[in-house]
Amino acid sequence: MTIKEISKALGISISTVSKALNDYPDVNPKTRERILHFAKENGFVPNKLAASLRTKESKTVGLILPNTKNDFFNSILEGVLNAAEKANYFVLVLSSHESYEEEKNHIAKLLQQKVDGIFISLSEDTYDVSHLEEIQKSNTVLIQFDKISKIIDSSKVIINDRKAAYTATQHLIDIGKKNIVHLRGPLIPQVSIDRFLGYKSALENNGITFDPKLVVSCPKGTNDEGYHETRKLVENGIAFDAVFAHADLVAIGAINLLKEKQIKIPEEVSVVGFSNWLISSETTPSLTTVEQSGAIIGQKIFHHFMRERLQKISSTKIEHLTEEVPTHLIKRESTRLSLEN
Amino acid sequence: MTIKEISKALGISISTVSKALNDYPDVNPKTRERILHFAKENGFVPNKLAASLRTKESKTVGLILPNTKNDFFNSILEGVLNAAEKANYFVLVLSSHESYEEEKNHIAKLLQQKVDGIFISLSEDTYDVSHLEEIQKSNTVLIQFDKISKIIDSSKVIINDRKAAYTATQHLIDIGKKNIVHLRGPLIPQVSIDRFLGYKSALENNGITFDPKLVVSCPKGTNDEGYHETRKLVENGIAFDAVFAHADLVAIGAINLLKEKQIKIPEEVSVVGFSNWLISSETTPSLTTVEQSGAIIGQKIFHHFMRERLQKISSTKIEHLTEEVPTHLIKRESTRLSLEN
DNA sequence: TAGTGAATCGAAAACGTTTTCGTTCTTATT
DNA sequence: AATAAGAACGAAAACGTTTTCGATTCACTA
Repeated sequence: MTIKEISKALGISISTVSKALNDYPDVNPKTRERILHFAKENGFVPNKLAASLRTKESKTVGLILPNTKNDFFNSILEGVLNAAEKANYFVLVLSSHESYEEEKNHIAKLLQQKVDGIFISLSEDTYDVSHLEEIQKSNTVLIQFDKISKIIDSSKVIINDRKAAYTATQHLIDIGKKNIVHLRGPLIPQVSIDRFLGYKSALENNGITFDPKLVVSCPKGTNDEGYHETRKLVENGIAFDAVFAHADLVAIGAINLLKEKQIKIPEEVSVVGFSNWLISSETTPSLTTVEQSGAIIGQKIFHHFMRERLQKISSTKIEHLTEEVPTHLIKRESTRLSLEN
Repeated sequence: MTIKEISKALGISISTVSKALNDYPDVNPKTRERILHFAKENGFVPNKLAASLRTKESKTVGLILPNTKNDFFNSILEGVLNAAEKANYFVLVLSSHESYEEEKNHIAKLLQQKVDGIFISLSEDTYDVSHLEEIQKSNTVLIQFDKISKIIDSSKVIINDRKAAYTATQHLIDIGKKNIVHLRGPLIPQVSIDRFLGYKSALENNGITFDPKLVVSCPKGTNDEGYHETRKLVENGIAFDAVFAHADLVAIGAINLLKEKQIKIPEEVSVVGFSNWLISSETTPSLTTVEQSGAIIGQKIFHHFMRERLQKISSTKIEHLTEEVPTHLIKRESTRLSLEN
């Protein structure tokens, strides 16, 4: 059942049928009714692929996540999905599995699929960004989020990792901690650098000298990593009274080790994580952490896509904006010293 | 840059260009090379929408999840994504937000988009399944998973909720528990009924009389619900020595209440959850729970889609199979009585 | 009565492919 | 030299829409 068949069955031209179905003004209410009725009666379902081909608008966007086993990215997904649904857009979801090759591949495929926009957070081992340029050359709107490339001029929605890390570290200092370990992320990505820098400058601004021995890398961001790296510190006799981890899971690993070693949390060692995963409110002790609202980020991503898209079709100048979504520290038991109630 | 332009630029017919690009045998290696080279040189990107229109294959599937803040569904998503990627398929992800209306709407949209398959787990308030019949009428393959409709004859991938619940309850009985509370899910969906039935028949097979007062409903499956319902039981003086919850979050809510009331877990009351969310290994005490491997389920879903699809294009009889993915009980501290080491 | 304008309609081109089937060209065989 | 067979190519239809622009109708005004 196509528009053509409706046309034939009703003895009305194809054009008029199409117009009736699409609320064009120049069709007589009576014939419109006839067409709509017939269409419904016969279960006509319009072929949006054909429409997309003609209009050059697929009403589809692609979302590339570095990985999917991650509460943060999942809540971003949720935010994007909700916004897209309201705007009547489809979203193709892809995971790069933190691989540059897959990421490149996904983008190529999405461009062939003629999506109207691509939203991406870069994979951990992305060293080159020519594939992002490819997106822009092809007249597709590109929105970067979370792990972004500063080199590429596109709209971006990010959090201020440096500020968030600063606040987290400051909180530890405020409750009297001085030897603060930082379990940092991988060396390359900006988010992980920024979190480190925030940590460092909080120390400096409080007159605490930065000690490189207190920062160790947990590139995979797992439970186990946090556990083992903390163990090394303890067993090597490195003295510390707080841990600031770049991820909740890592923080939880640290907590597990501390509990095993009978080190009191938060009295002897306080711990703060990053991301506010669901899990972090349920550990014992519950974990102080940085909330980065993924759902809001997702929503903003889609919002900026729509903004650029409208600018594009009205062919006004398109603005690339960078939006910083605020984070805030959620204080829980892992930093709640009894003296401060 | 289209196939047509390549054709013109090289003085070769459109057909031959298309054939060269698609590895047809009847094109001279030399001209093929010329075409491929020119295409690459000029950054030609094929329009898959046009191809889909022509071939009636979109190489896209739709995945409808009841909600997205759920580790189980997220791991199913992951499984589907991985399988689809390998097979060179796109996946459109949608959330019904547990709403029948949205679910119906999504399906209608997906059919317009001419997806090759739709994978769905029914929403909580889906009371009618004519929209699923619509899918099958339109020659699109339908795979149901998790919350399924038995009425609809399609391939299904599920877990045996009844058996899983039976095993979980049996475990509680095995460690000496007799008054086992069941925090059950909503009344309608089959999964929640099955879990209840598994619980009930485990009791009966062990000569424990079923007590309706011990089963209370936690339809939302949240933390808070588990907490409050357990509190009501305790404060109403209902005696029980174990809790079997239909979801990890609910179990954790119960644990929180028990800890607050200074009731010893697992000695006085043992607890088991359902789903093995990430969180359940990190609570104190860690939670015994039923593992249902979402990633495998997702993979199976896609596998059955491909199977049916191949049967469809080779026009052999298409078989609707139901695959049961095995679950297993993960025993953790919340049921680990010291006497059994 | 002629002319004007609005309302309604339709022809046809276009979007970018795939694929059938017939044509041409080579080469080998007799 | 005639023919057959196979290799390489191309014309054209088709997939299902949207949209422009001209044609037709009709009521109404001057």
